[in-house]
Amino acid sequence: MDNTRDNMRKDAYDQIKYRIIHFEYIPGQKISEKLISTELNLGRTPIREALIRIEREELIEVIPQSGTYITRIDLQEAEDGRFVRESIEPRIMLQAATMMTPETKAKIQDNLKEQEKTAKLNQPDSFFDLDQDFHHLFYSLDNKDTVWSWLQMNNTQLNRFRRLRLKETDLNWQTLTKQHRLIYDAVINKDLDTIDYLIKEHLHLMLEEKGTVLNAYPDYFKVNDDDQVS
Amino acid sequence: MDNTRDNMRKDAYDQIKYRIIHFEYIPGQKISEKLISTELNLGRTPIREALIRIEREELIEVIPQSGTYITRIDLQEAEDGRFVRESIEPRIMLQAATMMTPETKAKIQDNLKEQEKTAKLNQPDSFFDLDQDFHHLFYSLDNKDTVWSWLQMNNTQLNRFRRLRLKETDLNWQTLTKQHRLIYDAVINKDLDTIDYLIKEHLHLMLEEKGTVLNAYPDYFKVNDDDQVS
DNA sequence: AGTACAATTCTTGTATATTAGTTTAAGTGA
DNA sequence: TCACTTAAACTAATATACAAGAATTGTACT
Repeated sequence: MDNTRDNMRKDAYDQIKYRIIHFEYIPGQKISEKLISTELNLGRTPIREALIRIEREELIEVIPQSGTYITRIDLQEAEDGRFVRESIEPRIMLQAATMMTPETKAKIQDNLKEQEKTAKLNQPDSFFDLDQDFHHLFYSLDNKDTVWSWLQMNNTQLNRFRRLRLKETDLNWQTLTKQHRLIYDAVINKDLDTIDYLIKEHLHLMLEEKGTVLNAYPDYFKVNDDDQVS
Repeated sequence: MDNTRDNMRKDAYDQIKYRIIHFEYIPGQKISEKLISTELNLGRTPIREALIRIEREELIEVIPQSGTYITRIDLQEAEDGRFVRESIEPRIMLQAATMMTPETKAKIQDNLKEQEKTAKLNQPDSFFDLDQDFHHLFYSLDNKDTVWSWLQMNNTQLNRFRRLRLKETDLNWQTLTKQHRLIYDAVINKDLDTIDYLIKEHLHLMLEEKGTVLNAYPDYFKVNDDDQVS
């Protein structure tokens, strides 16, 4: 599935991306190939080639002869990402309703239980992963894993925002798990109108609470011309 | 817009991609970094880094220590690409209908005339580009250029198929231009139901005539388990 | 004290050499 | 003739060296 191949390059790619996504490298921060190369104890070439991939996901920006920088989160792109996902996922869910199998049912139910457990334990990153898994399962059911991976590629900005929000506002988790369960029930009952409504509502929620997150991490975000004209 | 940067790497990227898209390098063919490096009179490093980008678009596949190969067209991925585009573009067009400006009108009308001209002159690549431009204009109108570029990234398989088809079946061009004009008229008239219908029909046509194209270029395509169980 | 300039340092871009794995084919034995 | 082994040739993977530009810092001059 992943086109990053053999060992060292993939290692570098995974590690660097992990650090960006989990905000160990923070938006705006300057990193350098040599820095990482010593930090990861690798030559500069695999680092460089990993960075090319990551650049394409718009998680870093490399300015020649100057430096490599972690990009700030672009809320405009996050909106576009949501738009795309809102266009696709309702169709995915409607189709999934007609294809549900016992195995998938079991997986989803396990996932839902895990979500509730994790929500109580206050582990934002685990919760994020479970949330992702939940949605992904329906794509798999439709044999649309390719589409899912495309979405992930394009939704880096949106996903960074979501991770940040989970860190900040933990009360939100209850709402999300509850919605997930309602969606699952609607799919089981093949209640098409309800599925469509719930999914749209649910996905729309992804970009809620912008204000809270923006206040908590103001310099993690790119300044767009429209927002914040004080 | 493009994240390919400075001169040499971008040169390499553009040239290699051009040759793949226009089938100068044909699907299945083995290429090698050294070969291209001498062919383009460049060092191996920029080539290599360009190839990493192209690999991500699934136009080539690199097998470590063995070789780099032009991928065959994956019709399953093409279908998924169409699915995504069918999900998005109707919404784009509906929104565009409410935002039409005189300048965009002029551009589209120019484009339509060019299409008709090019269709007569039998220039498949030019026609493909005009077709692309036509659709892109509506995305721009909605400030959704980002979405358009995502789609292009994911639709390489579909686009290669479309280019091939234009080479093969030239009678199709009349149908396409006619549909484009109908779509434009519907947008101008803000006839939402018609827009929705026409766009879905039009996009669905993208993968028509699989048989003809497959017969003409059988070994350009990946063998998927479902097709051709003779 | 402030500004302009120059040199040093740091960064990525590119080329080349080395390494390691894969493939191919030749060669050897039965 | 065939199966197996082995070596040679080719490929991408990685490391390293060098070049060119950007940024910073220090210094001299106003």
